[in-house]
Amino acid sequence: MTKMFKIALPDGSVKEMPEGSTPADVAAAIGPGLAKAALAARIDGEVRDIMRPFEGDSSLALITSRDEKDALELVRHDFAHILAEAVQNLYPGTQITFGPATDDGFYYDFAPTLEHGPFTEEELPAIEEEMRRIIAADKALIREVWTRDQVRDFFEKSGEAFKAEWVMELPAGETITMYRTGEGDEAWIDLCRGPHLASTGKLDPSAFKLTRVSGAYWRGDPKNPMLSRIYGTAWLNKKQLDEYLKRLEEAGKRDHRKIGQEMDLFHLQAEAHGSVFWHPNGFIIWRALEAYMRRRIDEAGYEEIKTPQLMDARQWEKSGHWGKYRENMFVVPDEIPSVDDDAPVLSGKADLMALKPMNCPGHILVFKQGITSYRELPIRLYENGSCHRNEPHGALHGLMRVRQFTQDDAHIFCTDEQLVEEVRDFCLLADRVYRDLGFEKYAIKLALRPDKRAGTDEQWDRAEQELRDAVRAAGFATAEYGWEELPGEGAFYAPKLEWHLTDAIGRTWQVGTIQADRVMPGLLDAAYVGEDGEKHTPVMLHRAIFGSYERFIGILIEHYAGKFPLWLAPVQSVVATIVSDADNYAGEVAAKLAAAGIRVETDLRNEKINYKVREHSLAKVPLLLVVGKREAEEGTIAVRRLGSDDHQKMMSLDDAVAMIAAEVVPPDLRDR
RNA sequence: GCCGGAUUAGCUCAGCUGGUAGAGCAGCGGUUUUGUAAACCGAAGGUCGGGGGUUCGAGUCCCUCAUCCGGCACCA
Repeated sequence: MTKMFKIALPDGSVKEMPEGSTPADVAAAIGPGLAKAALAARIDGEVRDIMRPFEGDSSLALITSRDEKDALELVRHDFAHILAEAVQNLYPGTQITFGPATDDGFYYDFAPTLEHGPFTEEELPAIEEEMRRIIAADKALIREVWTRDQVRDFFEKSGEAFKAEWVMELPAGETITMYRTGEGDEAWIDLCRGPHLASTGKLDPSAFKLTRVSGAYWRGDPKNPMLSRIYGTAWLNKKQLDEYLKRLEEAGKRDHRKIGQEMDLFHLQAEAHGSVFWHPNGFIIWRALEAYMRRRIDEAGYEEIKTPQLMDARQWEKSGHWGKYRENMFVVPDEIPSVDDDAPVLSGKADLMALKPMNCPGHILVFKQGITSYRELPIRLYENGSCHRNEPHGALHGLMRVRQFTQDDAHIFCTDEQLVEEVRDFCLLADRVYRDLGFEKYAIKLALRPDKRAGTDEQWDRAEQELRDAVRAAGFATAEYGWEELPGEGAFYAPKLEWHLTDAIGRTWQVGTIQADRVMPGLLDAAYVGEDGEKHTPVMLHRAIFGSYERFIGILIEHYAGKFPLWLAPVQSVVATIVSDADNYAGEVAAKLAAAGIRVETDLRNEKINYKVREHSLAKVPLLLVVGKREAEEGTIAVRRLGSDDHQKMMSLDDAVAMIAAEVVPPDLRDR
């Protein structure tokens, strides 16, 4: 007699199904519409192939395209397999490796034949064409269970060295699944955990696009061979794909490098690659941020300092940076004759200096001046610290990743007992700053101990728990703040909280951080005298909110697409004349605005007002103040705001000046 | 650093298989006094990223270096 399984459905009903039946059978039993729409099955919480038979009594939820997240993941994974099959069809001898789904699509890493070399973008259309052919063939994706040795033998025989290597690293007893695309001679097989859709025909051939090629190290290790990666984006339908491509296009328009040039904010050039030339307009933003941050820091009980740019290399050796980051530091000889002398740094001669890659050792040296009592703690030392790091050339990216940058850096020296409160206060300060700057949405993450680290497990347990406690105390350890813990991502000396900002189109960037360090103060002999009269090592909190001025301004540019709030806008207003008869009046208006602390320019050129409106709009000037004969006679101005195409408001000069003066006040100085 | 692509006027870009560089915008000079996203005319502007090579001849082909772009790796 056939064994029957009880299959519990989401609506609470239970279906009896004979052994050997599949979720697809259940879908068919419920109705033809569902049978067609069902893509995969969630069995006891785990996503599985719809054609995979039940293994016992189960709970079942069918996944359709309405379950967008699950469906996208499945679809993208299928596309990756089809990409691999297409490439092997077109370029025999190409080896396959890995091909996962990503946030917006998929990729697959290949080892091309030596004769062919890495794939190029010109080859992508042909590969797409072959992928469409495979989709049109509606080939079944069939799950098979193999033994490890069978898999290895299969791949060794077919010349797949990478796959054969990989499968032997899976645990010996583990169930290994292979997926067969199609049957007979047409079959294509890949090692894969699954799950997959029932057949390639379930995919929308118009909902994907191969986007780019790239090199990628086998298993992410630079010591391994470089593979050739092909990226694609994939969606459930063409509409979603088009929307995605549109979003990409919009993102391109607000690229900070493009807007930086259009608005004349800064430039980069080969002679100082990785370092920024700030132009007057860009530096106005910098100065506004700097002034803002100083006010925030002052009221939060910090003291601002300035420490040397160059320090004896031995100081960096002591702090541990020389050993770990020597290659990324800019080193200069202290005396010219010793340039070609490659004596070790600790030879006793002060022969090498290094530009500071970070500010902490300098801050410790300030802390160490004199004797500090526990009564003085916490001590919070802040610096707009200009640092240099010789980053790998391939890492440089506009303002986001540079070789010279200025951190809004501070180090808080405190006792163990003060730590949680200090971190909590920092969370609240960071929250205030991000909101003031227009970021309503951000995420806080806790990066936990890395494999290679200093300090004991007890120290790490404690430090991690303290940071966790502090974020909870501040009320930010919630899903709303994207709270999550990242194993292995901490610094070698401390766990760190990271603040990630989300820009207007959903990309995230890490900016702020706070790290609870019990290692470096000890390395550099920082101490305070405790209540007991004994010397103690303080805890050191490394913290930044902007991260670096460069990166933060880059993010601000993209967040606002160059349309800054008035207090940050480089040119806040332009007085534009319609006729030359209004020139004198325009000068009067500009003088009044300037006297009220408003950044204003005049445009008296002999041009049509249409031309001036267009030009200043493209330059993203927030307020265009138009004056013609009428305004000059009546003592008014026509106020036109960027972004509100037809709304111009006639105002008396005094009212307009008062209104604008109120609006240019930085957010922290309002309502006082 | 690694893989691929790119580098032509201030900016955006054209220049097919080698025959000695072109457009639009900006800038400059003139005309136009104009009411909310481009008035008109004119002249000018480039040792085609640097260096080397092949060739009668190189922006175009080859080598090399540099920078930039997209990824990979890195990010104290």
